[in-house]
Formats: sequence, C-alpha cells, structure tokens
Amino acid sequence: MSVSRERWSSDFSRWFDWVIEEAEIYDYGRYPVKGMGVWMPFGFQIRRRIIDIIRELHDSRGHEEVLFPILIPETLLRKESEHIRGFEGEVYWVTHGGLEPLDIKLALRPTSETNITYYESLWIKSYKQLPKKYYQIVSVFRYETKATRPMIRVREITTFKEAHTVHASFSDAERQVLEAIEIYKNLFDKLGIPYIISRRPEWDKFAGALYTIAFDTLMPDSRVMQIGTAHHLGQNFTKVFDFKIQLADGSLDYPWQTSYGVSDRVVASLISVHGDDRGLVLPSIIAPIQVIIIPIPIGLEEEKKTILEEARRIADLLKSSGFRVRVDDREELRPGAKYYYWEVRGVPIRIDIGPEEVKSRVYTVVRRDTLEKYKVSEDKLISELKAIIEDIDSHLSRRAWQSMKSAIKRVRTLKELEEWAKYKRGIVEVPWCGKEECAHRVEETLEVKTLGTPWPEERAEGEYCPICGLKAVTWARYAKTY
RNA sequence: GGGGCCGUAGUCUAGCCUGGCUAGGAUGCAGGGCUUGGGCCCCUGUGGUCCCGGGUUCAAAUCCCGGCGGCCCCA
Repeated sequence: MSVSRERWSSDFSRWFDWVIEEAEIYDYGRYPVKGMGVWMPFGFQIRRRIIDIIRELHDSRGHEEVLFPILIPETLLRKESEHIRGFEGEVYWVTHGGLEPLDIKLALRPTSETNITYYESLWIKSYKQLPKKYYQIVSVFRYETKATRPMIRVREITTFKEAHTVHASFSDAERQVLEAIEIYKNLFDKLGIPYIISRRPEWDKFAGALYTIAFDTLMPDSRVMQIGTAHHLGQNFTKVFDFKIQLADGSLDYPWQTSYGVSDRVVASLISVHGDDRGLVLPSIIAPIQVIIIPIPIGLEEEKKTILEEARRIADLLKSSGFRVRVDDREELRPGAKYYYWEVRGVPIRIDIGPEEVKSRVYTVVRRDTLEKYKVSEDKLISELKAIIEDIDSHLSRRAWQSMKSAIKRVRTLKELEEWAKYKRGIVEVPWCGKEECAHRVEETLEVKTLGTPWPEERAEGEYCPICGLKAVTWARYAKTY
C-alpha cells in the first residue's frame, strides 16, 4: 500500500489547515486576535524538539543564549534609518501604561538588532572579546498587512531564533555569515527539509543590512517559502549606536555585525514537505512518539489481558533501547480508529499486537511513510526497527529533495520564460545582467518574486539577459512566494 | 493595497434569498449496552451570547449599516 499525496499537493492550503488542527498542533482562527495561534501540546513537543536542535547547533559553535526585553523604546528602534523604514509599517506600539499615555512609545520588538546592539556597546570594549555571538529564541511581533496564515504569516512569531554577532573586521563578519549558513544547512538536513540558498536582491535585503543570504524551500503547492536568513550588517548599527572597540594597534573603530534568524516557518515547512493525504509524516528525530503499539484485544478477558501485557513488555523492551514508544491502551477506541489517530500525527512506526503476535512472537510492523508492513520476530525487532526508521528518515529527505530539485528550471530565452510562466511551478533561473529594472520586468510580467542570485555565486559566462539582451553576469531566480 | 466568499453547540453543517413554529442534522463529549486485525453499531443524555454593536420592524439567525475574525483570488 502507498499513501496518496493528491489532496496534499492539489489543495495544499486546506490540507495544511486541516493537518494542524487534526493532529492537534496549532489552534488557529479561534484566538480573538488576528494572526495569532496557540501551540497545542503535540505541536509544542514538535516545536520543542526543533528548538532543541537549534540550541545545540548554536551552543556547539560558541553562541551564547541571552534574553532581552520584549519592549524597545521608539528612540532605540529609530536609530538606524533604513532599519526603521523597513519595519515602521508593521510595528505594534505600546502607547499607554495603565491610563497614562507614555512619553516615549514602546515597540513590541519586530526583531532585536537595536536593543541588542545597544547592550553590546556597553559590554564589548576590545577586539579581544570578539567574535561575540549571542542568540535568543523569543516571540517577535509584526503587524502583517498581507493575509495572515497559521504559522506561516502570523503577527506574533512565537519561535524567532535570532542570532546577533560582533566582529573586528568586515571579513570576520563575512566568515560568520558562512557559519550561519552551515548551521542552517545542518538544521535543515537533520529535518530533511530541502533548501535553495540565494543572495537576496538589493531591494529585498534585510532593512539595515549590507546583504542578505536566504534559505528557501519548495512547498507542496509549488510556491516558495523563505525559511531562514543571514545578514551581513556591516557597521550600520554599530555606527548609529556609536559602538566602538579598541583594536590591537590601540585605535578605536566600529565593529562589524551579522544577524541571522529562523522562525515558526521551520515547523511549518517540516509539516508541509513531508506530509501526505493521511497527515503528518515525521522524521524520527522530531517525532515525539517514534513507535506506537496498538494492542488488538480479541476474545476472552484473559486473552485481552495477555495481549495488553505483551504490548507493554515490547514497549519496555523498545524503551530500554532508546526508542520513544507508547502503548495505545485506550479501551473506547477500536484499532482502526487508533491507526488513523496516530497516522495523522505522523508517528513513524506502528506495531500491532494481537493474538497472532502473542502466539508467534512475530510482530506486525507498519511504517508511516509507505504503510509497508513487515513481520519481525522478537530477536530481530530492535535492529529491524532501527533500520526501518533510518530508511524512513532517508526516504523523507530524498523524496523532498527530489521534488524540489525537479521544480528548478533553467531557461535562457524570453520564449522559454513565457513557456515556464504558463505553469509557474517551482523556481526558474534566468541569465541576468544585474539591472534591477530587468528583474522587475520579469516579476511584473510573470507575476513572480525575485529570490535572488545563486549562493555560492555563479557566473553566467556566455549567457545573455533575455530581457535587455545584454551580457548576463549571473543567474536570477524567480518563483511564486509566500 | 484591490476584489470575492463567509461567520449558526468543541467541529462540520441546514435554515437566510421570500423576517414569524421549541434553530434541525451529523460529528464530538458523558453514561449504558454490544464489540474490537483499518474510523463498529444501538439506546439515553449533554452541549447555542445564531461573531459583536447599532438600525429597520409588532417581530431579526434571516433585511440594512459599521466593526471584528476567517478563507480564496489578484497586485
């Protein structure tokens, strides 16, 4: 048996709403504030496992976790002019304390470059303290004017991992951007989420950055979603905060900064890229429960008892080998109902234990991704489960990567581009002269967004921009985006 | 930013156009019975500010205005 992905791909938007509700991940649309949802226990566990990985990746590379206040005074937020220009339209302001109007409005942080730089300027005085890498995992608020969507475009981003680093030189900050990219590659690889890395075009870089490197992934509806960004901030913030350090030669200079972030969208993309018509399919590293055991109690009371005991014995056996396992011993549900229940929650492995299994000690093992069934004897159970789980994980990742790669098309002529536009499925790469107006022309006529240029940089030798006909310097990527 | 559709028990939904009966059903939930190898069945019960505010009317879930919220399409 295999699982169809018909609804998942052809009606993705509805599928997503359905799955986050049905799997009890995120309760959205009932909270009486637009663009805000509630993480339910099962969703919270998934989110927490992702956060654990994120922490590990940052800690192991010398990042230090901190926690800054949620409120940023207007005076601080306005220091960097490009920055505030980029965020002004979507800041929530706290204007009153009780009945008193505040002298200085307080922003609910949309991101924390400003208040963190302010503190860095107090804490860091010498090049010897550098590089310095801080991060925090917090809620940030953005008054989204576009249509909000659960987890994907929300007004409270509840899981915003933002790293902020300080460096003695431009090149060390640039090296830090590379480290950020490595961290994110690592993260997404662990989750089996495919990505394409682009340097965002000038007009779409982070407000206040020199440049932005972005991770995008392909969603089931063939649209592209940004799932991570890394910014070289140059000295833009350190200058306006008059943040100087002393260098080896005794001189004073403004240090260099980077910042990089991922959000709730990591969870959203994990759910999306691996799912199918039956619901979630979770990689084992994330699955809160990796093995669900379903007892199938048939016959006399005595026999039912034996079956349940056998289920618990196997559960203990697996637990002692490090599996996260649970017996679904609820009496009010029939086995079939339990299958659906755990399938929608993406549990990688199911084991059925009924009279047959008790007698033979050969167990029925079902994998979530393909619904293939295996008969496994007790002595081989642990090793087989490990092998199957490993196979599921690699299958999920391979499948997701394949579908993204197959959605990337390179075209060279206007005609090919227009041909592609008829379908607009995925990402198209076009030789580009580097002029903004040519990219905008493509955006307007094809109704797509510029993702940017390939990272690492790729020259387009001997290619010509199909818009203006001039020599192309690189490739530009376009897609329908979230 | 522009346009469209929508809001009725926890969830889905009928009723709305054409105002008037105790707001009907399914699912869920609780209790009971029967069952259990892919969402069993039966009985009983429970659950409603008909999104909010205002207006029209003898009378509003229904018509009108405003707000809030959701979904979809387009920029």
